[in-house]
Amino acid sequence: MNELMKVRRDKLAAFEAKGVAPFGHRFEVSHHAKDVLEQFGHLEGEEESSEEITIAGRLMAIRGHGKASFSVLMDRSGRIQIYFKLDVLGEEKYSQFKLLDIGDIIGVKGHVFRTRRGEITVRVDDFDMLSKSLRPLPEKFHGLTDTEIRYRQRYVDLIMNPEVMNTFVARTNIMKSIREYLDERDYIEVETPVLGTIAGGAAARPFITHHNTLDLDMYLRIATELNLKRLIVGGMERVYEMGRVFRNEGMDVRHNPEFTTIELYQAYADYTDLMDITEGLVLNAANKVLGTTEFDYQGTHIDLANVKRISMNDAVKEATGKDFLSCQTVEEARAMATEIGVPYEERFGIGGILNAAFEEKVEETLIQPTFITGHPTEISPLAKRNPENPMITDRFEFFIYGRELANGFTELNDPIDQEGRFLDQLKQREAGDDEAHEMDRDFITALEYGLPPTGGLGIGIDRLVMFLTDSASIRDVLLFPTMKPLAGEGKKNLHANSPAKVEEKIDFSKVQIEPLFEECVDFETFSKSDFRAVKVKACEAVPKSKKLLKFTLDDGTDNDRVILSGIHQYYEPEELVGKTLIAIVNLPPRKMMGIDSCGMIISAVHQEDDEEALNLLMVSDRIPAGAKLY
RNA sequence: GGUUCACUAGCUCAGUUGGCAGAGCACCUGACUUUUAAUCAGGGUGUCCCGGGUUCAAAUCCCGGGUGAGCCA
Repeated sequence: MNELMKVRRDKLAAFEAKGVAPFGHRFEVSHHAKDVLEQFGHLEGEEESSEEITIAGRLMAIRGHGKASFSVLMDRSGRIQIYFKLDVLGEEKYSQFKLLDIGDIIGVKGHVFRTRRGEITVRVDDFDMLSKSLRPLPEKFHGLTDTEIRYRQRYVDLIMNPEVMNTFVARTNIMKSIREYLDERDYIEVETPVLGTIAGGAAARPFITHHNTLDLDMYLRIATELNLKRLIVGGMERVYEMGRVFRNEGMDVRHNPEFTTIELYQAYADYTDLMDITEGLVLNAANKVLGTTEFDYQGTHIDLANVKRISMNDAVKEATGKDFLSCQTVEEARAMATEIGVPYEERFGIGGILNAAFEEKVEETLIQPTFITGHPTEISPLAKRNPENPMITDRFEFFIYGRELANGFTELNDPIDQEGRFLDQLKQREAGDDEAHEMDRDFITALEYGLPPTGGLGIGIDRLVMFLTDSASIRDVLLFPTMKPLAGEGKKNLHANSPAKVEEKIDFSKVQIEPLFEECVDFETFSKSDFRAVKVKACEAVPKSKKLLKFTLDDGTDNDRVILSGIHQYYEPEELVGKTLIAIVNLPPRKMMGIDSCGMIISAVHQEDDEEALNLLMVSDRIPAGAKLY
């Protein structure tokens, strides 16, 4: 703790010594700072509001003048000057004011007036201590600029940088405008699972997590697409979900591991309808938060009211003179790509090469809002083929500033075609594309029940917010962007801490114990038994036996030891492989089901609810095979 | 993953050729009853990101690591 924090704790103690709670309670707020400025802007000269108002907020500046002082109070709406005066407050209250620090949160009761310098000000008649701030805020003039602290301690960023607050309020308003737009059009907002066993609906690597009770690896969703289409099958007709998706990929100014998308699906519509909706949603959002459809993004003027539409092939043709869709063979397309210097991979077909040419030569030139249509089927496994040309799909992507903002298409509703597309994706996966779609059998089943002709659309909310708030980085539109843990914290092995590993509570209350043996055994007899640690090399159920398991054990010698044990009702053979057990190894061989059993594996047996319960003695895997027990 | 840059007081930043760790704001003491980046006088509060190395001597040079930002893939 540094000097500044010590001083603040001393002041906290001083409040307590005066009988004032440094962390206060409920406070009735009649005005926000902005309300005061608006409502009392007419005050002139010696005039003072007749009304006594209350405001609450954080002290952002204190300008002491001895027996009278100015301060600045900040609340959600902005800042307002407040005036503490000894004559008004009295000795005791003014001495309390002297204990206030920048950053403290107080509630103020007072009258409004205009100072000689012309600033609307609240004269403090009384104030309540609401929260003592124990840490110094950043400097008033430069504020907080360190990007790392801004992201890690967003609360400080929000206190110090009003434009950050504005950005996040804009984000909320954008999302609200989208909901309003869709709700007005009879869409149903739904929620679908984040956790699942198939990560489908997009080309991306998923995050893997684990369900302990089910002992099941699960994925965090990479898209909401397939579940939403299931709901269209179910008859919802118009659905959308605005929510978080997770992609286990690189991070940069445009990508965060978790981000927000909206996907929407409309039965009996096609991709052209969804293009109109895309345009409508974006225009509506811009109008709501900017009041206009024109804005500057990072110094470039963007006009949303003027949207271009062009097919991918035409766009590539315009840029390079090459007509990839005229190609009859992959070789032709490869030659074209080579000619214009577009790299491609071996596994690409004509469509893949066209897409590569688009990404290489066209994408970043699409500064003004542009719909690209007619994506190759090869790269569009969930989109319906174009009726005239099966090589391409009825799909669009919406670009602004060279960046993909939205993606939509007429949904593929032919289950047989869909299954073939999934199989193609599996081939891509085997050919090394670990982002290729997984087969989702149940989705095929759903399509087999019948998906109406449907148009679907996805929009990257974070990117839209970036555009409309002129934010250079996605981290500037995420309240808490993903950050690496600082040295010393985090970076723990989460699996080691997972609840499954936490000690299981076991109920021993019903255990019945067999009476102890009365008769003693002498040490000599005892020491004749050779107990050893053994490792289970293999374990299988003995054929035709309900009870017996056959263990192949490493007892530390070169020879495998085989022991049969009647414990199948307690253990499945596969769960025992690799375990370290205890066995007596100097018993004479005994034939069981025609197999020699050489020794006995030691179990712990007790009665519980008059049932016999059994636990194999399993010991630490650190104990080597053959270790002798004394 | 590669590469460049940054990391010094609570914040924003200086720190020369390797030679006692600096400024402004904030903070502390005092003055001041309409100031507003208040002013005036006095006071420096530090794991120079971490760990090694070179050196009589390292914030500074070398090596390794951390976090962040940017560029490339």
